[in-house]
Amino acid sequence: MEPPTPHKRTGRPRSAEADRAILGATREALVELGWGKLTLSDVAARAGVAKTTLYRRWNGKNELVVDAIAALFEEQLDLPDLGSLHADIRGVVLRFAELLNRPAIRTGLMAVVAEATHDDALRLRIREAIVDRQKHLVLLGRHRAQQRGELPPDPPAPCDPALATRDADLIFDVIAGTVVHRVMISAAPVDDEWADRLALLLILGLTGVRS
Amino acid sequence: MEPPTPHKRTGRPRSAEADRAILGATREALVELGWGKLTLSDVAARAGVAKTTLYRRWNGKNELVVDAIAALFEEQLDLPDLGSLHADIRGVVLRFAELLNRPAIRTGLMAVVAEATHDDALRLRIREAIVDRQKHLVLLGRHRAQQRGELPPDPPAPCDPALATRDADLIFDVIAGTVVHRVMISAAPVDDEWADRLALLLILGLTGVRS
Amino acid sequence: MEPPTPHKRTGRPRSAEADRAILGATREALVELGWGKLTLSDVAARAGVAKTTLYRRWNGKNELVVDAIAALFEEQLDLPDLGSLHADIRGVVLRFAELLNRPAIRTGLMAVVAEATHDDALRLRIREAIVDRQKHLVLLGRHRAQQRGELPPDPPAPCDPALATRDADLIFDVIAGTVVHRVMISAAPVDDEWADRLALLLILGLTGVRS
Amino acid sequence: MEPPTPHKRTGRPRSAEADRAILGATREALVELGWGKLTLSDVAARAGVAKTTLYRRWNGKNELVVDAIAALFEEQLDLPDLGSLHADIRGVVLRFAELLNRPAIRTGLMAVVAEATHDDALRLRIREAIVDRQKHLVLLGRHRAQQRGELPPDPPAPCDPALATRDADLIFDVIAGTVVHRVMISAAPVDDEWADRLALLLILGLTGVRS
DNA sequence: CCATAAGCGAGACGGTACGTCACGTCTTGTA
DNA sequence: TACAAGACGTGACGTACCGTCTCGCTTATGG
Repeated sequence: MEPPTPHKRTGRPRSAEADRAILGATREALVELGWGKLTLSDVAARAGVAKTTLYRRWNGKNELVVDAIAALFEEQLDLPDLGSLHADIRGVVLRFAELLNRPAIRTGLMAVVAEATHDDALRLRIREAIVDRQKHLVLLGRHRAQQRGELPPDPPAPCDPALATRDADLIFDVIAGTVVHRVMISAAPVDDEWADRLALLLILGLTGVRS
Repeated sequence: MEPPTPHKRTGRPRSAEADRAILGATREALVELGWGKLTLSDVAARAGVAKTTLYRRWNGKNELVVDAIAALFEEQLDLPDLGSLHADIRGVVLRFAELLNRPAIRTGLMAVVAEATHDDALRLRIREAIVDRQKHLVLLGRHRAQQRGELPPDPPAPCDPALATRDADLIFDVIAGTVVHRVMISAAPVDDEWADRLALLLILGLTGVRS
Repeated sequence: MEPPTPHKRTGRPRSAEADRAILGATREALVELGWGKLTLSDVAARAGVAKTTLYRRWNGKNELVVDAIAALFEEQLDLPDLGSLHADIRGVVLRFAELLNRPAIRTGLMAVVAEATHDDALRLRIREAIVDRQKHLVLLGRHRAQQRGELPPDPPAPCDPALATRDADLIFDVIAGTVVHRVMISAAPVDDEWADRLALLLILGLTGVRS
Repeated sequence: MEPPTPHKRTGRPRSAEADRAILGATREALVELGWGKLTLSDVAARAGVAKTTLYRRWNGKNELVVDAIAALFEEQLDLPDLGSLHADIRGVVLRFAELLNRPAIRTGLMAVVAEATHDDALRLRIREAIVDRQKHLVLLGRHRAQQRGELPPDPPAPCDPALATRDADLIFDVIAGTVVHRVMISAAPVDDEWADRLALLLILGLTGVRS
């Protein structure tokens, strides 16, 4: 994202240690205090770093927190083939819910999303750094299901290529949105039973015919 | 809503006018400034009210904004009978998306949800004041569909009554969560076409049989 | 001072009980909190009275406190004849110091004096209600001393009558001022020994010749 | 005055300029508004300084005003040798009265003294910052008078050293207390004639023998 | 004997200042 | 040049009292 530091070679180099400590301290503080109470002075103190060091690297709370949260999503969500479309959906639902239940992610993610409602650049950054990375899971799952014969193959060629991802987008919104709503708003557990029901609803929705 | 009112009938009563003015000013300020820049002093000034009056009624920004937004949802609850389950779902999806696209609601709602990730009392307040009030729409829609014969009647009696609302909860999470995700995260439009596809997926998911 | 209530005879009469309770509560609060922390709401609460009742009778903190303090000085200081000028001075010094060591008087008196530095009407009121009432003690003491032969008789007549009290004023300033300074500023005890020394200094100052 | 200074030498040092500006603004505001209307916000604005800077250095109105007034006394301590004990006393009395007639000092000093009646720390601060600094004038005057032969030399050695200052304390209480009482309470002028009479009384009191 | 008129308790109201907090910038000295 | 420390100007915070204003009730007289 950043041209790798267009940085003069003169003077004392920036401490790489500091970056790590700051991002870690930010996540820690975010979990304990939440976005609203999070203080850059406090982050600096936790990181054993001066406030100036912090402002030298980031322009403010927003940028710092987005970077701190993005790092949590670095680990790719690669789900194993569980043998059936139902099991694959169930798996991704449970995996995602588990992520959302980690306090750092829960708080940090919602905070930046909230901030993004009036900051388009931030929203773009979130989608690129966090959301879009998960979307391939939907495509992977569909591909596997088509190979297994659980879903019909894609329609031939003529279609709009944008239309090809149209369904994937809807499904992604449904899965991600539903899980987020369940966890964040309804504050209800995402257990095996619930994941089963959601998976069933989705598969029927995609493949069913009117009874 | 507050039936006990353990409030003596003594002293000068609180001005109902003030409540209206404050909530209105809050929404207005929320649109113009966004959550982060919203100031209780500013709200008070807009409402022509003293800051103290504001603190006498709410405990802070969070609660005030929740109530201000809740009032917006309250106005817009009822959906007319559109003649079919598909049309009803489509209608509620479009209606909900339209609400979420109002800047005041978009910003304010996400901000309080974000705060609620580490404040259970606030989450409860949000659910009571906003979310749960929408849930009856799901029940209403199901009832209508059953009357029309589009959905089977509820299973007899013996079932767990909690189980009776279990499905409604799932459907609510799916509709609300998907629309929110579409609008807030994917930042894609909720138009007639998309609403059609979501409604179709839901109806098939609820009534379909494996093809 | 007040034309005895130019008050219509209609309506419910004011509670005399309330007046007493308020003045008492004021003194009590003054001792505990001091002028700066004393609040009219608090006084009202202590007196078991509504704030409005209080404002109906006084125009503000100043007037209330002055009245409350003035009441403390109602009791005339009448010192017995102790047999010698030295003993009389000693007696008045000790008596005055004892008054100043009562917390209510110490705090209240200084508070109104401080307020009076920029309120001439208040200063006048203080002098009339409090200070001038003590001044007769000086005249009394001088008269007794002259009778005993400890002091020469007043010069005949011709002198300016204002000049007659001139010395008394100085002596009063010396006694009162010195004791106040000792107690309030130096925060040192006024004991028999100190009172002796002050009395000696005064008597020498008034009667001595250069050694 | 603050010899230990347990203050690290690190960080940006406090602006000495600010101190001067604040104390000056305090005195200015004190004259214009009086103690009661004096606002720390206002002082900060006059000094061109942030409110926080002010609170970083003082704990409140009281301490600030004490220091502001103390600075006024500091400027004006030294009294020239006027050639005789009588003239020296007269000089110090007139000088002190002149100070007390400046509105800033008159109002501010009495206000903090009043507060000090229920705040021992404040009383101590007043004594250290203001009162004790004047006391050396008494010692200086006595020393000069002894050199001139107007007063007998100090008694040899054996006496209690505390006793050495005992007389000085009494004299100081008499001079300061009497002048304060004359100015503040009696509200009468301190002119040459009055100062003469007070000086005479004191000298006789110290040196006279019974006539 | 009840109507008029004030007093009274409670407490909400518009203000003003408070003292605190975090922000993001700056100025030191040291590495 | 980076860095730790910490003072700085700014501006919102939430609180506390001010003095005023409704309320509904009580207590006196006077028509």
